[in-house]
Amino acid sequence: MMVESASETIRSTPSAQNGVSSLSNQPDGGGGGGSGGGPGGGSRDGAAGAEANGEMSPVELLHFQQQQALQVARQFLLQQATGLSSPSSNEGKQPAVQVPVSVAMMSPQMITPQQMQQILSPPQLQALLQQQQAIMLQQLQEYYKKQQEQLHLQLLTQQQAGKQQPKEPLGNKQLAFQQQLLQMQQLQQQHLLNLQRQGLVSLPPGQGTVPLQTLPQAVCPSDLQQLWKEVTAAQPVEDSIKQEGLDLTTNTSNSTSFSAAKVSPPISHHPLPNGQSTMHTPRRDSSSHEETPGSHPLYGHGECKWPGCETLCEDLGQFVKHLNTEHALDDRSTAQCRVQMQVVQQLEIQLAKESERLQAMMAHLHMRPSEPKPFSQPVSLNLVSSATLSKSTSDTFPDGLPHPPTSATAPITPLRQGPSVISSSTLHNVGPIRRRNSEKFCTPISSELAQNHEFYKNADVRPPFTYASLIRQAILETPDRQLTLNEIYNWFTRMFAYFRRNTATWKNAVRHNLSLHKCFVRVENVKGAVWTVDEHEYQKRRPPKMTGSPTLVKNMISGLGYGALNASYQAALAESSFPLLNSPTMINTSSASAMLHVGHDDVSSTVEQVNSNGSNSPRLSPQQYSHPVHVKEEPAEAEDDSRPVSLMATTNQNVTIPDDRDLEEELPVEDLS
DNA sequence: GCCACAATAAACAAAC
DNA sequence: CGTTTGTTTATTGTGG
Repeated sequence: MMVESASETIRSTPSAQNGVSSLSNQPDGGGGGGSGGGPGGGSRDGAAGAEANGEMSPVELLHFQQQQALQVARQFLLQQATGLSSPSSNEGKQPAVQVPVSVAMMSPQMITPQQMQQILSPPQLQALLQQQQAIMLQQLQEYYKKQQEQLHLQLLTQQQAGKQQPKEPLGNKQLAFQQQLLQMQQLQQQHLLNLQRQGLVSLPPGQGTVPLQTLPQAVCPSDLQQLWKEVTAAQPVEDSIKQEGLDLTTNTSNSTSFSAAKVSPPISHHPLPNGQSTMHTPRRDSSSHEETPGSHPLYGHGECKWPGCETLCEDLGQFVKHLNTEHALDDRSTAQCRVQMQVVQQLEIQLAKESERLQAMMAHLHMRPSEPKPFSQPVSLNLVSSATLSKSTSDTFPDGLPHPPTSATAPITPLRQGPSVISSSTLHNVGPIRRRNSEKFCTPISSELAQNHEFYKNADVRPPFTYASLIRQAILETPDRQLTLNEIYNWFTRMFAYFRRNTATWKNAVRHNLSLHKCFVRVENVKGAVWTVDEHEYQKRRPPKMTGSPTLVKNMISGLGYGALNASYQAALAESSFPLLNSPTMINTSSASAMLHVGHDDVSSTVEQVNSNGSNSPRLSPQQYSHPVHVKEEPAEAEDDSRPVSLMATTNQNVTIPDDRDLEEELPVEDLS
């Protein structure tokens, strides 16, 4: 039988922990906070607070923009949901993005990016993002066209109405307008920055940090305030707008490229490919509504979609009335239009940028060096690789180096220049976030890991698993299903880029988990002790999480029952210090049922097999897991391990470099960089 | 608000 | 003596 340490029996649930020693802990908190804990939490708050430091006007403006952006996203989804999306351009760009429809349709109103990350596997996320971008791009173009048309008409009529007004010298106005436009651009960038920070678009550390650092400085609160004043109140601006209106009418798409050209050079898709049908349907907008039967782009789900409005209207007629009264042709509406235009523009620009960046990221992370189509085949990581990898290295942990993690430079992240950079770019997973990455949302760890092995290995993303499940996985991946603590450490650092930092923290956590959970059994060995998994205990431990609780499943599904597209967008917006994103938009709960299988997958697979090391791991029945483990006698320790010579050779199937590499962070990386 | 759970932090001891 | 390993306790955040 298993040799258990004495503590095993002593383990008692401290159900009655009375807070006697609350005072005694104070020094601890103080010390810890002062020294170590700073970077993570602090930076996170800082990121959030940075946007919020403005006064009312900027905040309102941002708020406003956010609404608008949300509007756009919402419309995308609507059209997607109703199948109105014109696929043509989309097809051309993204042949087959393998995102499950159920996922794409979902839009959890509350889901945070982190949750998204937990719910969706990295490939899904990536594919989703890509799909989203494609859709956004297309829709943006349409939407933008429409907006321009509207604006055009509005301005035309307005000009006629305001003819009696004395014409101002054109030069000044033009100049003012240009300035305003620039300001707006900056503002938009700020806004989009939030998206970036959010993690909606996860940035590769290196490239991504640049805009993060430069952009925020571009817009100061005073600018925002002034801009807001101009936009809202602006009598003086009105004329300039009108002037600009002329410009806009003459060359609609020009204005797009106008700012676009400045902001993002390499956009190839701007020319608005082929006129979509919707673009040319003359929308007589607010002045004359011979709308397309039964629908109006500004009207949806019983409410006015005018930016910042959301007035409820029972039917289209009422809405039209509302539109004519509330959003008539005045300077305010015009200004709003302009803002919206800018929003769309910037989104488009940003989209292009991010798309490009994403491509680069994917190419980099997944080592499809010259393969420019990273998405059609998300992350197909063959299990063979992980199998061989784990087998080859787990026993013999290869580091001659004392502690790979301490050096902590994730190989793929060249950033690492300073903590500030990291915190801003890897915001979603940085620092001591008390994140309960339970297995609730996750597919079985083994399969998830097998699939996203590369992802976690390279991306500095916190794996969505509990420490316990990770430890278990590490142990079970080995042929002998036993690991020393150090080997467990190594597994962590090998498998997850995330665990190459903050070593003290997570190692402590690992030890803590090993000790705490009954499912981890310490087995004395000649040379020390190894840890094994008592699968029975582990399974016993699991039910409260997911297995036995249908409510959990239900909740998860309900949480997922909304378009993920919109969801990520909303979530991103929401967490970029924007409130108000909770509008439960369109919901097709039917899609949730499709998602059910995901949760069910997890549920049904509580007995996850160690499929990753299929090489020589006989699939054991749960009972077998709890069998006495024969302690391996051969030296498993670090110092004298004879590393398998064929370490490289075993991974012939896979393109990926053996994990060995991860550990030798200090060593010169030949092919990288 | 309570409870359960997980993460985090830290103190501490024994072993190496 | 310093580090590693292991145990334990406390605190905190999250979600049911």
